Amino acid sequence: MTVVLKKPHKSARKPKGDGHLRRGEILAAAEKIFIAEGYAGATIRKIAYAVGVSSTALYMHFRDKDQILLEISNDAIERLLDLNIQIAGQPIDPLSRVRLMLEAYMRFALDNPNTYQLVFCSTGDHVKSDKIGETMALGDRCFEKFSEPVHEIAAQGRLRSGSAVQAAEVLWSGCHGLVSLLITKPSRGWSEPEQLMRVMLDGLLHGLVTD
Amino acid sequence: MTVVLKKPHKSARKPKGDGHLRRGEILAAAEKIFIAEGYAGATIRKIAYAVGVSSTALYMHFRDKDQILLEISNDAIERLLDLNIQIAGQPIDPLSRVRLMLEAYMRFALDNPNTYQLVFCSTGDHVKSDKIGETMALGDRCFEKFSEPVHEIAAQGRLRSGSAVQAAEVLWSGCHGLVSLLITKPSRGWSEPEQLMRVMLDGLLHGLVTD
DNA sequence: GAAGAACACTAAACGGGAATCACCCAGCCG
DNA sequence: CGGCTGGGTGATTCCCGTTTAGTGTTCTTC
Repeated sequence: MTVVLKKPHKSARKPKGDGHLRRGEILAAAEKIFIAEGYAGATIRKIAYAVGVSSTALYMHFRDKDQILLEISNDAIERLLDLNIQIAGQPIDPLSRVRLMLEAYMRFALDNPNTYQLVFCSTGDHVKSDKIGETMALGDRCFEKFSEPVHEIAAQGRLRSGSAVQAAEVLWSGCHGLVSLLITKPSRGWSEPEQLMRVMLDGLLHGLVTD
Repeated sequence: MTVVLKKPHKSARKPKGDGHLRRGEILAAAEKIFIAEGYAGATIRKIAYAVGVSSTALYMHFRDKDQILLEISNDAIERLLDLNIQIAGQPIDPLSRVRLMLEAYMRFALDNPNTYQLVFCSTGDHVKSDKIGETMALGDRCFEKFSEPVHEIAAQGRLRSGSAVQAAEVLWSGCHGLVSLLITKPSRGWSEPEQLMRVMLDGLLHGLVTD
């Protein structure tokens, strides 16, 4: 879990108009540490040390710690949204689109566990930065994109139980439950993740949607 | 979220053999604060203040903060296990037992959101206390109890896809996903929890189990 | 080329978390 | 009476995120 701290050298002061370049360096360093050590492990001081700058310097570019990590997370969520948009544009039946989106969602979670936890597994009430609003909005847009094919299915009268909104919420939360447990309890003896994903999708989709 | 701090008076020193009574007082105070304010809100200092004792005194009875909160959580999980055992003993078909257990599980989560988060939504790698092992063991026993009727269903050849273990894991994680999102994202505009629970159960059970 | 403002950046400190340490004091037992 | 021991504490340590007050460099303007 703990990664070696690199770059103990002091980073050269930026020329006068180039302070904004620091911002990118901070984000890059923070992302590495955040991915490797998670929210609690990604300390302000540790990030600053990796950049080669005092911890105070970070506050010239970000209001607080959460703004840094949420900015990183937002980038990731945007990639997820792009995936959803791309799938939404495919000329296939809505059920297949739903399945593809949920698969992409779960793979995204397993590929970005710390981002996923920060965004989808925390209450977010400890966050002072208003960046959280942006994150939530992105998450909502993902859910909206995902809801579209579910509504199409509902319009075809193929929903076994519940409304379209309820079905979308259940599909989403079911997949969320699987990946969140796989992420937070990795030591538990799980079956193969790929197979669990398949069983979850087969189960939910067959259970909620008629052929 | 924040609760008024009571009992600012200093608690009388316990007579010589009665130090163990303190332990109960600490647990009671800690439980109140933990239920009201969650893990981060249940500070050692705050608990000690509520008991009317110095924060150091807590370390006479508990190794660390986690031991206190996990002891509280363990009591709750034991109640959940009892529920499962009671349902397991009912003379009804396994499918009904599965449904009853999952319903009880989700209601438990919604009734004990902070305990649920601590036990089922956190990685637990920040926990030094070995109490976490006890908690995990209790959780495992809950899962084992829940797995029994699923195996019965599998033995009847009524599983649509996946093994009995996989089906149990998917059923559990699906329900976990629903309640964990309801708990951690209460501000999102959810459908009625009761209906979502029904749709989740209908969907998963119909999708995984044949009649 | 000197003055001065603007900017990048820092040292030191604050307050609040968990946890530890050295100690204190009351009561009981011999 | 004297000492032991169990209940309890104040001060301290080490982190954390964050703030304050300031330093030193560089660019611009006279």
